Amino acid sequence: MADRLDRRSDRPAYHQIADRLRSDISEGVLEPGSKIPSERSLMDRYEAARGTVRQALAVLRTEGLIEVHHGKGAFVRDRPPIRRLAHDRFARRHREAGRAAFLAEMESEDRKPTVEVEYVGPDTAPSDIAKILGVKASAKVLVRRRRYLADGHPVEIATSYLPWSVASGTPIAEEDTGPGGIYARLEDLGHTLVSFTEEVSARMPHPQESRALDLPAGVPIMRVVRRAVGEDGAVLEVCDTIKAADRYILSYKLPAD
Amino acid sequence: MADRLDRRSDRPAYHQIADRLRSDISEGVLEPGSKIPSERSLMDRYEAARGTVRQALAVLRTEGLIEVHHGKGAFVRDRPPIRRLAHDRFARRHREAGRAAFLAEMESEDRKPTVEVEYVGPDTAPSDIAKILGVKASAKVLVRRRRYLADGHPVEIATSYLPWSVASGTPIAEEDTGPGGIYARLEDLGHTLVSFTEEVSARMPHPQESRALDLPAGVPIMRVVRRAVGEDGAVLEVCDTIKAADRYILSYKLPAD
DNA sequence: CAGTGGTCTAGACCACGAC
DNA sequence: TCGTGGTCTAGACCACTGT
Repeated sequence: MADRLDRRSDRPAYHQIADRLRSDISEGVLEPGSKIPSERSLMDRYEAARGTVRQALAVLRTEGLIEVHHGKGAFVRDRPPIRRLAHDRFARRHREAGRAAFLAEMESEDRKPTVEVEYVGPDTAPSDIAKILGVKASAKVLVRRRRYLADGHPVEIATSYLPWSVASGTPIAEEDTGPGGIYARLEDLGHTLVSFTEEVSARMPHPQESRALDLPAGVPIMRVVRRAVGEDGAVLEVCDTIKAADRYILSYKLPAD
Repeated sequence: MADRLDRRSDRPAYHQIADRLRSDISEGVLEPGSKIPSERSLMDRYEAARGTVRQALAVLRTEGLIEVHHGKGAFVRDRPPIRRLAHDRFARRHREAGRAAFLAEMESEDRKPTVEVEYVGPDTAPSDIAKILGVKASAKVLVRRRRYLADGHPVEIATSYLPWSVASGTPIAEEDTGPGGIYARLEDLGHTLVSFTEEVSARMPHPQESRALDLPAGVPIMRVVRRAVGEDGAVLEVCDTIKAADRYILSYKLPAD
């Protein structure tokens, strides 16, 4: 092997190695799922120390291009098929058909949905959420924490917050809220849902989120904070969701006037 | 300094160091903008080799918690004030007031907007975009590439694609499209805009995007692909935008029925 | 077992920024 | 100049995966 680097270049050796591997990936020389040469063989090929080779691989990891498995090797990441959320996923007709948004989505994608309910009960809301709900930061609210999985793999964690006065003693405070989910129950209780607002942001996951979603390095998360608004403008629920960004495309429709 | 690590722990030394710094940051012991101890002093404090300390700092960098400047040191990242995009930012009334969406946003945020037009002219569209536009992948389309800056700092790069038949010979093919932007011009030309659809995803930036947006390590991008839909359902424009994720919260309103 | 990546060390020289 | 981070080397031992 004599794939020499330009050692006089301003571009560091590790970047040059990363560049070559990256272009091999983007040009399909290294196909998705295929194994990247081992660190030792890259050391030989580029006449570099192991630290330098590992630095190059670290670049590709944080870019989300490769996935490394201890004892096996490094592999070109195989982007999974992406799912789309229709902008009408909270339309009343879906609730009337008895399908909560997530289950309806998964069904249309032919995937096996799992919902793990982690906690349902009283708690306080983070201050920013409390503000949106229109309650004091110290106020008791109903909290519903859950984790959603597709085909057994976690894709989203979600926490809902509802005013205690709204949810207490209702099916919403039960583990299983029944067909159509909590939005269907809110309407059963006489709260007409007028609209939803979603705020979308993205960032790198916190370590805890990374664990809960089983995220490989280099995959950011999308945070969606949704508020469900009733007839008088009151916020009936705030739902704070963290989604694995490599699993989701969010779709929205905006009016022109 | 005798802040010893637990060397017998399963948790690697570099993770333990990262953990301590991270909790110092989240608990406010290290405030936003403040300097983190130098690598050499961390070596002394934790009795570790420099490589180990640098590994710890690399973790915090990819998490987006710190920003490192050569010759100066590492600093706790100071999250800039975030901007909100109202869900009605493409409403006709804004165009009629002569304000393109970005300029209106910046004005309401009291920031100085800059638009760099990088290319306006004929080109072909990427195959996925061509499909949305309803043209052949080899078809000539009008491409408008530009970069948006807030207070002199880049926040977004955007590329618009319009069918050549729609844009050719119109003000849309000029560098400066005039008040209200290309959507105002489309309506001038008799194309009524009925709605917009946006698809939002997030990922780590490509190296080229990282340069164009001057992104520090550990900041993902949000990709928004917008289509402008006319009266007959035809897609009049597709706009592919890459936003620095630490600068944006996107706000959307969804109907309940 | 051999081969893989994970972690750590001790040292070297370079490039940048502030004084 | 001096202190900072950036890069690189050569080697060591450990932990995981497969045969």
